[in-house]
Amino acid sequence: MLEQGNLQNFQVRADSFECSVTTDIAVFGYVDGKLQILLTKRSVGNFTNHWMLPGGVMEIEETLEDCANKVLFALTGFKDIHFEQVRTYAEVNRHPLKRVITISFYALVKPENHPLRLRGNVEEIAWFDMDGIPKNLGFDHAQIIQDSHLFLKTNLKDRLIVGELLPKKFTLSEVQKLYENILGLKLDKRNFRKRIFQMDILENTGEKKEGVKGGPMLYSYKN
Amino acid sequence: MLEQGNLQNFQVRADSFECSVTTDIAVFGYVDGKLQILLTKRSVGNFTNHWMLPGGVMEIEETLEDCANKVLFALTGFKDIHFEQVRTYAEVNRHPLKRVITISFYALVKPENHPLRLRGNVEEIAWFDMDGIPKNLGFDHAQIIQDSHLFLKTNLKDRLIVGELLPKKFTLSEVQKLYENILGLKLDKRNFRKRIFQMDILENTGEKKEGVKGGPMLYSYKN
DNA sequence: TATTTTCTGTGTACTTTGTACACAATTATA
DNA sequence: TATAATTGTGTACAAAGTACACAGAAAATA
Repeated sequence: MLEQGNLQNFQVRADSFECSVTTDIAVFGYVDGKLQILLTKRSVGNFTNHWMLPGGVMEIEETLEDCANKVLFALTGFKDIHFEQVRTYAEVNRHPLKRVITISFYALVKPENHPLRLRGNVEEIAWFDMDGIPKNLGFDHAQIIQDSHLFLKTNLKDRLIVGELLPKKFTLSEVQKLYENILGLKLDKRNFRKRIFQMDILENTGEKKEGVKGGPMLYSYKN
Repeated sequence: MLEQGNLQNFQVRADSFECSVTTDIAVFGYVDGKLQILLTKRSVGNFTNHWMLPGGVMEIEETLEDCANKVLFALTGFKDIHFEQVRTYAEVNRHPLKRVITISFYALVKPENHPLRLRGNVEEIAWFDMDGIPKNLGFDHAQIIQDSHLFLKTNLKDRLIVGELLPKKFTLSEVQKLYENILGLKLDKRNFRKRIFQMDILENTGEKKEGVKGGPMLYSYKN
């Protein structure tokens, strides 16, 4: 049985316990029929000699998404990527320096749109096939990758996840190609359109895309 | 383009920004064929005159699950409940006092096993039907409840989630009734069994449950 | 500017999955 | 021992998903 004094601890107070918050991002790419993940080696901080996910601390005025964007841009140069939250890791000793809790995100990108360059304190950066991930990842990143991968596969089954991979207006073939890239399989045009129209999330802009044979209609997301 | 100086900010340092961490728990029960949720009114802290989810701050030596257990026990007396993490809320101004991020969990309980009593600084505590939730909930708890409910329903579709609601050995009818209660609809016996056997997660113990007409077989989870 | 090439846009038969439905066998209870 | 309640099982039908081909439009080429 807890005392009233202890119960006060459950209220947020000016002096209540605090800890650092970080976001880690599992960026997946699809190349040559293989799902890949983006890892970095860093020149400063903990686990400098280990591959790990891009990640970093949230500042006081940032949302989680702001933080994920900032971190990913700083470490990789990737911009305007769509993230989805996966889960939160808060084991007591998961960070050697202090108590840190980490919210993980995943993102999907086309690697060919994002040439890798070394930036800031990144020592190495590379795509790894999912079945060829290095052994000694920093922190608990092996676990985070595994959870993110499972989450991605589960979500792709019944949701339309296109991230920021398409322009505002796009053709149905562009969406289909994106799907094919992510899923790693060829889809039937007529069935794909049937499915996507049933979802009722796209609207025909009435415009045609120029410079493409056949003169395909341009679509956008419904608001 | 970010400078090296800024990049240092992405590393966890002794002085890096910190904020308070709390857990909120959406405890679902089912009674009289209705899914319900447990809410409290508290006598101290913010939003004292509003119904809200049980929740409270994480301490430095606690995991998220420890915290959820502690909070739920202190506010309701519930013990040894199975939780699952739902998502993390970190909008900048979601708490009036300071920056707070909240990890939400959900749990399923049998209300008849947990009589409600007022404890600690809880002023009122009650079960609410999901279609009769009060309007002015504290903080962003209306959103958290909505997300948790969706999560619960989604998970139930393709996973067997029974929390601590069933004994180690149980009959198929007991599982079915539980499902019917959570989903709020009546299921067909033969179709339900077809589905659950396809999942291949239960095994027949070979024993029959006594005291029940028809002599139903007892099943357990496969290990 | 005529011809060829490439891409778009559309419907139908078939297969798989999901849903509706009834009765004999088992055990408790009267 | 008879009655009442509950278990355990299969099949016909409906819905959703999959396989498949060709005429028309615009660009590219001759």
